[in-house]
Amino acid sequence: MKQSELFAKTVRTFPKDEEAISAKFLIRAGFVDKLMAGVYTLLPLGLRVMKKVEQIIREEINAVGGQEIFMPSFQPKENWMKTGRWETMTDLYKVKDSSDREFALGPTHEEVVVPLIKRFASSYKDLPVYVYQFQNKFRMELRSKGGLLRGREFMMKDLYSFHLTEGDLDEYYNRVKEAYFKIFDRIGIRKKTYFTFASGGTFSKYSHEFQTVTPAGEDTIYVCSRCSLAINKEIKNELNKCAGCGGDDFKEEKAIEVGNIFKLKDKYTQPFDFSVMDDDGKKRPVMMGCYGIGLGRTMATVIEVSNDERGMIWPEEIAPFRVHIIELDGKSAKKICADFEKRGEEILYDERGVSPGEKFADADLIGIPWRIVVSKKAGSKVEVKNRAKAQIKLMEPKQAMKLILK
RNA sequence: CGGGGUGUAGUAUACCGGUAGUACGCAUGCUUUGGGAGCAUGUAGACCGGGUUCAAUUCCCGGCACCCCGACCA
Repeated sequence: MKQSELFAKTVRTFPKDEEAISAKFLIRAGFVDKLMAGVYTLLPLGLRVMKKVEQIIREEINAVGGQEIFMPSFQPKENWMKTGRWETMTDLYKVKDSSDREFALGPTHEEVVVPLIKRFASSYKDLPVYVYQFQNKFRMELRSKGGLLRGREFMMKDLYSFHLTEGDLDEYYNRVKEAYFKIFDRIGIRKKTYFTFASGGTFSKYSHEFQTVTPAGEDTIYVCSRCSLAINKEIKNELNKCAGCGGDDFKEEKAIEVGNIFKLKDKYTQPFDFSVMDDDGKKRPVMMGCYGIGLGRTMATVIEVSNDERGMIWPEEIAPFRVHIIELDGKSAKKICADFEKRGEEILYDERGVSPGEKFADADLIGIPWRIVVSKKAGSKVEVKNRAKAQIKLMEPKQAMKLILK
């Protein structure tokens, strides 16, 4: 991709209406555009990152048997009346049509997925079922903040599982937990992400959150020094000991909740009278779990934990491009770009007629992991630099390709 | 939802009760090219409604938007 043709440009100044470093860089670098508080357009660079995050999640959820579907955002009021959440969920967006009929804009999809699965599952033979989707959620946050960290419309992966027994739910729950760690590992935040015991809110007594430690976090967690699990504030007040190992020595940290998993059991299957016939001819209530990851929030979290004063530093798996090729002093880098593309690598090619300083500054801001500079000064060689490291290495183009493509 | 703050060009900002200035951007031309180049010319602005006043971008009231603290939060 030629950088001169890339839609959206970098800007020099930080936006005045953003506080979070992730939002500042995303806007300056032209990854996102703010439409209103908590609502953002994804521009080409931002969308590329989002799609890569999405694909990693898709692969790992598929690996635990998830089947991808796509449910509507626009939902009937009756379903929300059945679960009682039409009245109790304060951040539910309610919309009216011209004849005053009311609808919900989905903040989550239990009210859609439970009747859906019920239609197709009537016997124990039809369970378990695991379905998931990537979907924009709507939540009436009275105070959106932190850019993509807390939006009113945001992309989420939500997985729902349905089981005959609680034991089966427990087992699957653990498989999803492991899948989540693989996801956060590939996205590059595993080391700073803690499995955290939390209260279940309106869902269940307890739930588990995946909390990534960063000063930008809104949540406070307590990391157990003995077992490296964590508990959140409510659990600390309640138990004052580690819910994993019983230890009582904690380190307090600020963290962002990038994912969460719940054992809903029959909380939402029961209102829809969703039960199945077991092999003994008796009806059993269906056990349910739900599992979420906020994609925009995860993307912003990566920046919060990986940046410097010049800009973002993307991990290779989710960088908008892995390679940024910059040509200087009128020496064309077309050949090396073509060589990379032949090998299936997408590159961002900076062939703009602007000063070297501007190119370097933009490259640092955008944060693509590998930078190759083609110039007269380097002669037949090229300069290779990794965004996260300081040193620049001079090498033959072939060596550079070997190093980067691995 | 409670409390506070701010609304001036595409962006960041300045001044002002009497027709708005700077920087960056953008456009054009020339010169430049290893860490956001230089010169010249040009482009573009007071959130909305009401009030006070001879006169309001400026003061007052209301609305709206955005930001911050708290509450809330799958």
